[in-house]
Amino acid sequence: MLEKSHKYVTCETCGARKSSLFGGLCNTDLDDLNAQKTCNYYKKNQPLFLEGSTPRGVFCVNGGKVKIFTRGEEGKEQIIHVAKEGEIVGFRAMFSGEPYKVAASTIEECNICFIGKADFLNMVDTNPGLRNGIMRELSKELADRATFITNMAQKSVRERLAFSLVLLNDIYSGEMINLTREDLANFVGTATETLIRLLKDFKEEELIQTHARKIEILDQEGLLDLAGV
Amino acid sequence: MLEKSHKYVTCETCGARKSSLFGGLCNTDLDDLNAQKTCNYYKKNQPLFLEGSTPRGVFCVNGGKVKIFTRGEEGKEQIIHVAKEGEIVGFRAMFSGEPYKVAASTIEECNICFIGKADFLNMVDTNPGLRNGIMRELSKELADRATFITNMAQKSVRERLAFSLVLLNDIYSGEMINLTREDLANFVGTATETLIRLLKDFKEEELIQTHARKIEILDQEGLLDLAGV
DNA sequence: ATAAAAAAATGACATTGATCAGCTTTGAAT
DNA sequence: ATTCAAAGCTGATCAATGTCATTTTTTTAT
Repeated sequence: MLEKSHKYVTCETCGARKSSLFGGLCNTDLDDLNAQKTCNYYKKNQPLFLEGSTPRGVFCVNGGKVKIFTRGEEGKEQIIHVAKEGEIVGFRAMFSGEPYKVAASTIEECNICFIGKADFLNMVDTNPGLRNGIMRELSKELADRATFITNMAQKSVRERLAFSLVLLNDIYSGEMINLTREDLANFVGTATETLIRLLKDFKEEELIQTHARKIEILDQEGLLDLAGV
Repeated sequence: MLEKSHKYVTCETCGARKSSLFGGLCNTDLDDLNAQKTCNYYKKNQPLFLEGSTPRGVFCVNGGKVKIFTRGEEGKEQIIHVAKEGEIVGFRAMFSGEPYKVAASTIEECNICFIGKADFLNMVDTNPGLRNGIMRELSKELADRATFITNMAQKSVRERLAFSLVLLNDIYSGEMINLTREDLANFVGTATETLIRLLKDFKEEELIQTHARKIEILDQEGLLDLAGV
């Protein structure tokens, strides 16, 4: 569990960093990073940045979960990704030279570090390893989104929910999935009511179990099977 | 119109290149590029690469259109993008170190140049301008795909078709849209029958006009309006 | 601990869009 | 020019899913 207050994190000992894009930094770069960053505590449902705003830097999630989403016509959110500790959020817009096309908001209490745009870009520019990591990451995500689009276009809500639950189970690694029904619906791309009905079905089929809001996966194989993956 | 035979193109004078990622190369780089590339003529419906195969280089579209797609469970294609002259296809997988997650195929006669992976990566490595262009491109596409996902999840087929027609009209700049109904359905993400019915509606509403397969946009404003953009 | 607000759940109903089957037109190959 | 296959089109049907209205449960704030 996350400490309830602002917590200063040192990059050198930061567990989240090791598995992140910053995992391979040398000691001098690490010192720079540590000097440049600021640490912040976020409450639940606080925005990191809004759609249309100007990117000013990147956010390193040290603890907690962050949703990345766009808004459709009537303001309905479509959640594109749920970022967990070790992920860097907002770096895509560093390179496009355009305002954010997506928004990011915490969905639980979070500790998140911030690195200003100039510092970040300078680091990328002078560090081929980091740069390659970023290019690899961008490419992979592009491929993932192609699959995401295909799933949206061709799979039923039922199949998408099954698949989403497996994805989220991985993101929540060990912990139970803890999203509002609305957020989950906005991730799957369906109406909240439909989502709730399907969760009920899944419960009856003993694929999942719910503990109030929290969702426990009972049969990952069964879900994957159902998702048709 | 495209010449019906293999045509050797010189990078220096290639019109498609100027507007491409290779648009800003200096003369020596241009000479290298020219020496490294091969030119090829493709007939309609020839694959450039298949899902799951190993990336060996990048393809510069000099003339003609190329579809980029994935396949869903039952083999149904989902077209992610239609590339036109000046676009470089397949460079995303150069950085991911993974097999292609998408496939590419010509949808009309094409002239396409090929640059091997090592040459391409070397050029990217030694040319910051090119590299930045690529990172910008990757980031932009990532943002575009977030919007694509949101459209898929939240818009009706009718709205998506209207939007797709406007997009394609831009890609076919001036010419009429020339896709099979099946390809168009696979771009919009719907069944071919549904697509045909909607095209009929649009004709009756005088938004478009068809000339056998070809689609002419009569009222772009009306389509955008309908798409709710 | 309690009250108020937010989220979750359920029911009834309307609509979209997929599927299947069959027919027509177009275009490519001989 | 003729034939055959592929593409385009139409009709009928029905399941999946969205919408709206209402009730119950959970969460949050005091």
